[in-house]
Amino acid sequence: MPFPTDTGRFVLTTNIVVFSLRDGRLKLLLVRRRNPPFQGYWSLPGGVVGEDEDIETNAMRKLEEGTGVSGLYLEQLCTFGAPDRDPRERVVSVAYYALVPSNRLRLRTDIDSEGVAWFALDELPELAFDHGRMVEIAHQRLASKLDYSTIAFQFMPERFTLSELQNVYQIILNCQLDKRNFRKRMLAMDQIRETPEVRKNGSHRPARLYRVNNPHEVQIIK
Amino acid sequence: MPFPTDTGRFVLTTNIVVFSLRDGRLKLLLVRRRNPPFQGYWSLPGGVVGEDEDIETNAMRKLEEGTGVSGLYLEQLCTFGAPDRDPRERVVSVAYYALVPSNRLRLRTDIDSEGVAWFALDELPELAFDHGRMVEIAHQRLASKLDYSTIAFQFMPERFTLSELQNVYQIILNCQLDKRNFRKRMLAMDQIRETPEVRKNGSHRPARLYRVNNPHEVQIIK
DNA sequence: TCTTGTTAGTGTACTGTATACACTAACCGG
DNA sequence: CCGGTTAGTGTATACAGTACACTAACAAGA
Repeated sequence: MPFPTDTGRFVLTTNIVVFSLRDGRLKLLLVRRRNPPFQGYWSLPGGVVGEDEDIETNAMRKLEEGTGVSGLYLEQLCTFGAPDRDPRERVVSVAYYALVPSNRLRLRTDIDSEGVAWFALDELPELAFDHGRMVEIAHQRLASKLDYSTIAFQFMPERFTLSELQNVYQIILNCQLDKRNFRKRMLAMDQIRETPEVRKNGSHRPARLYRVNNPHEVQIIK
Repeated sequence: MPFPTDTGRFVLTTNIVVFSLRDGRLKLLLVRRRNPPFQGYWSLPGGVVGEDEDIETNAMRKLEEGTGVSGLYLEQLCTFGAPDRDPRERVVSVAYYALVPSNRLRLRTDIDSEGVAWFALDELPELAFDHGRMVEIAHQRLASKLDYSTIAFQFMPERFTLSELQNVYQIILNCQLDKRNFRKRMLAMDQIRETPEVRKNGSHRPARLYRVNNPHEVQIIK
């Protein structure tokens, strides 16, 4: 029992907007294109979905290949399929976004020799295809999820200080937050717990370390 | 310059979760399948995306064919592409949801002769493919958008009473709301305006009619 | 050891938004 | 003109968000 139509079979790809915090800035993982179209342009990591491969599995695989890290937070964003988005042939791309905790970053420097690099979100080069639009949507989604979910914890290492956490919020939202109100809010969520440890980090008072209750779940709060 | 891979070209379809309010209930437009697989099952309207057709254009076209109405609110939900979701071959479906104002409904009765029907959301039959899951996600999205956007107005005719609007909220959220607080909230949004008209509707006090300021935009509030 | 510099950590008053709640107004029909 | 029915209104309270300034703990250097 074949499918009733014989037209309209398309190449399906994934693209992933990979966020991380480096050097106190929100950065994205980009890949330099080696071939046309858009040869030499930077683009989002991703790849062609295999014949028997689940779409999200493909995205997760490409994410792991790009970052060298597994178990990252990954969420579907939306699907782009304008007929002319790839000049070669019809290609439909399912966009995802992912978050990498800073302590799991592999590349020591922003740019490696293989044409993979981290770019600050506010200093992106012009991207291939419609990837610029994907980035916009991903950033919007990320910023609004800060407000009503525990997604920010996906950027944190196992133990972290409240100042570090506040920094994550400030960088993503691109604004300053009040320290006391921030701490009150975080503790009121009842999603992180004090540990007995502190971190000494220079010639000043050491900071209490906290950990996330459910590090692998992103919960909707409010 | 051909695409570098020659495997993995898939059929692309859209499916639309079409919501409307009929008989004081939240209902969905379903289509009975005439052919295998899932022959005789009810399923979401939708269709195969044509070679040169934009995905959203396809969804809009199928929506108009299904409802007989144009200019409806349509929003992409997410994309389903499990390798085995269609037993015939690999089919990837982009799910959308849409809202139909009650006054623009065409079918006079819930069921017509052509195998198209409106079903109450809480009395759905078992659906074909993964369409049941699409409905769940769509309903969740709709309910949460009530809170932070003006999406509810997409269900309203040009002129409506505040009681009618409150009913829409109550049906979708499946709970009772306080009349005074509801009216206060709606008016505070500054998205609807009083008209000079009232509607007499039985042997009781007539109700003031309101209209939406920007009927064709769904705005994010808060 | 004392002073200085730096980050960590804390509480309270105020403002605005969400909630709970009960009566009057207007119309129709009998 | 009385009864039934839906439309329409205000106030008091609780809660969450915001603004805001000082003390605590450590290290380094004098």
